[in-house]
Order: sequence, then structure tokens, then C-alpha cells
Amino acid sequence: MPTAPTHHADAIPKATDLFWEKGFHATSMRNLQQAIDLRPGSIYASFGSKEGLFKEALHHYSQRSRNQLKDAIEQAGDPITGLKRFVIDVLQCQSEAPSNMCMLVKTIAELTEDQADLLDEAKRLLNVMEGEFAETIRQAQAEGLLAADKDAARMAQRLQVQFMGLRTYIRAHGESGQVVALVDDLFDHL
Amino acid sequence: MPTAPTHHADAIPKATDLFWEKGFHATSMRNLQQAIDLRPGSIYASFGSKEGLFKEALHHYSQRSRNQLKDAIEQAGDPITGLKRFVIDVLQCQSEAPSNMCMLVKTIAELTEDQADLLDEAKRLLNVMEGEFAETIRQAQAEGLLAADKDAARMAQRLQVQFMGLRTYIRAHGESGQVVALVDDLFDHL
DNA sequence: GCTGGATTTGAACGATCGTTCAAGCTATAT
DNA sequence: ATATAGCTTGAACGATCGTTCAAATCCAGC
Repeated sequence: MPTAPTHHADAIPKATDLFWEKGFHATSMRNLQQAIDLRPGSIYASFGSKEGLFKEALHHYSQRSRNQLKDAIEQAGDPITGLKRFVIDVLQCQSEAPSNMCMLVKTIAELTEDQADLLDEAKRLLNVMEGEFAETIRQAQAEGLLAADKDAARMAQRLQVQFMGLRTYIRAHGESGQVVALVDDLFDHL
Repeated sequence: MPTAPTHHADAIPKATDLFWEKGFHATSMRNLQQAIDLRPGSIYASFGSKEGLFKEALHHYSQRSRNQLKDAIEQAGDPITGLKRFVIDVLQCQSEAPSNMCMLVKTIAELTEDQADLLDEAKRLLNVMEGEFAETIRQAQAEGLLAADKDAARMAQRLQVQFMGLRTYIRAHGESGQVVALVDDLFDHL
């Protein structure tokens, strides 16, 4: 029943931003109806349930992030500068983004086993992103930009931990402008 | 009206654990009534509102964590081993605790400006905890257990970032048993 | 053992939740 | 122009939300 074709193509991005800002439980179907300008029947015809729509939002968010990384690498020229650029961009975009924190992290923080499939999906997508980090690091090693003897997967793991920690920290305090220096540090001790 | 005297002293700990597990929005007053075995009238006489009870829960959680750190330091003998012990204990107690993640972090991840005072309180208490870390590090420096030229506040900041990141990472993956090694690393590069 | 203030009780309130579905509308094919 | 298939609409459903309050209960002090 889900993923039925709709000509309201920008419904998912808008739903994503609302879910990202307010979280799963605090976002009501009526909030969503207003945000994406669709009546309940249309939404349920397309997505089946609130959970179904949220799952689409998670996928859209994940894809958007992966594209953002890809673009940053292409624009920067080499993988490592691109990766660093991506991290800095995400950390600094406090103003325009719906939330300072990663939507996937917010989701695994909020949900319990009551929404096991959404929780598992968020975990999986977070893992996919870590895989992208690892692949990027591997490419940097192949190009001689990074010591090739270190374990790329382990480095990606460390990056993921620090990245999630930093975003949480920035949410708790202000941005404070030290972001670039902190990220430089992060990549030095990678 | 809040904080009226009650002889149901263990109401707050039980409410804390439920809020910690399920978060603010997913925990209903009826869940709480059942968990702490009080009827609505009594709860509202004591705490005024769901928000009031949640604020008490935040305070209780914060105090409990600070005591846990204090105890760990006393038991370990010196501040730095105690601090490390505390971190390891928290990271490993995946089974008994209501959630792998810090309740304060879960709260700042979940809430928006719709509950501004609860959000600010969680941020403040997180800052208090970072202050405890800094004070502990300062004591370790005073006892010659740590290089005294480094900025204790900055080290506490790094510890906080890594600690929050690691707890999130453990929530997303399993515990995987590498925790002790990871924390050793963390304290080496502190 | 009676009285009076404080506490507890649980039914009930209006609001809002996620969801459904009969009726209305739109657009294509004939 | 008319029929038909599919999408859209919005009122409505039962459940549950946070909260209230009159009545029942408890427990001092006399």
C-alpha cells in the first residue's frame, strides 16, 4: 500500500523538515496535513500511516545527507577536504536547518521498541552514513592524502562518535564560533 | 504550588525512570499514575502539571548522576581513576538502566521551544555536569595525576563531547565489549 | 468518639490524537 | 456530452491526551 504515486512531489521534503524539527511523537498528523497541504485521505492513500510517512522522511533525510557529502567532496576536489567541509557545513548550519541535531540521532534518542521498525531503520541509515565516511577515508588513503596503514572503518567510527557528540554539544550550548578549530583538531587526531 | 510534601517519597525516582525510558511526549500521565501508584489528583497536588513532574525528574536524574560520580571517585581513591571508572560504568550499564543514553541528552534532543523551560533546565543541568568533570580534572591536576598546564575546562568539554557521542553510538550499535579500550583511548588523548 | 481540615479518589471534561470512508470532484476515453 | 475510474475532500470515529473537582476517606486535636 505505501509509496503510491503522487503528484505532490514536495510533500516528503516538507514532512521531513517538520519531523526533523519536532520529532515523531510531537508532530501530529494535523501538523503534517497543514505543512504539506494534503487532506488525511490523500496522506493515508500514499503512505499508509504516520509511521509510513516517517519512514519515508528518514529515507529522504538520509539521501539528502549523502548527496550533501558527495557534493562537498566533488566541489572540494579531494575526499579529505570535502569530508571536512561537509562536517563544518553541517555544524555551522544551525540557523537554516530544522534542528542542530541529526534527524537519525534524534530518532534513535526518542523512539523505543514501541516503534521498533522505525528505530531499526534509523540505526541502519546511521550505519550507512558511517559506511560513506569509511569509503571516503579509503579513497583519501588511495590518493595518498591519509596514512594508509590505519583502519578506515575505525577512523570512520571515531569520526561518527565525535560528529554526533559535537552536534549534541552545539545544541546544548551556542555555536560559539570555535567550530572550525574543533574540527581541525578532530581531523588531526583522527 | 509545586513540591508540596508527600509521603510517597519514591514517586520521583519511579517517574524519572519512566520518563528516562520513554521520553517526555511518549510518557502519558496515565503511564505515570500506574508506575508511581498515585491518582491524578495527588500528582497534580504535588507537582502541578506533567511539566512540573518532568522537571523534578530531571533534577533527580542530575543529582543521581552527580552522586554516582562522587561515589566512583571516593571508591577509586583518586579523581582520575574515579572519573574513568564512572564513564566506563555508565557506558557498560546498558542492561539495567532505562536507556543507554543520558536523560538530559535525550531531553535536549526531543524537546523544542514549546517546552522552553524544560529544555533550558536540561541544558543547564548538562552544564553543571560538565562543571563537575572540570572540577574533578582540576583536582587530578592538583594531585599531580594530570599535566597541570592544560585547561581543565577545555578537557571537560572534550570529555563531555566524546562521552555523549559514545553513548549515542552504543545506542545505535550494540555494546560490543570494546568499551574499556575506547575509554582508555579517550583519556589518553584527553 | 466526635469534629474539621487535609489528602486521596476516580469519574468526568473538553481537546486532540491517528485514522476511516462515503460523498464530491477531476480528468480521460468514447 | 457522457460515462467511468481514480483521486481528493472533510466530517466523523473511537481512543487517549492532560487536567479538574466534588465526594469519599483519613487523621489530628479535643
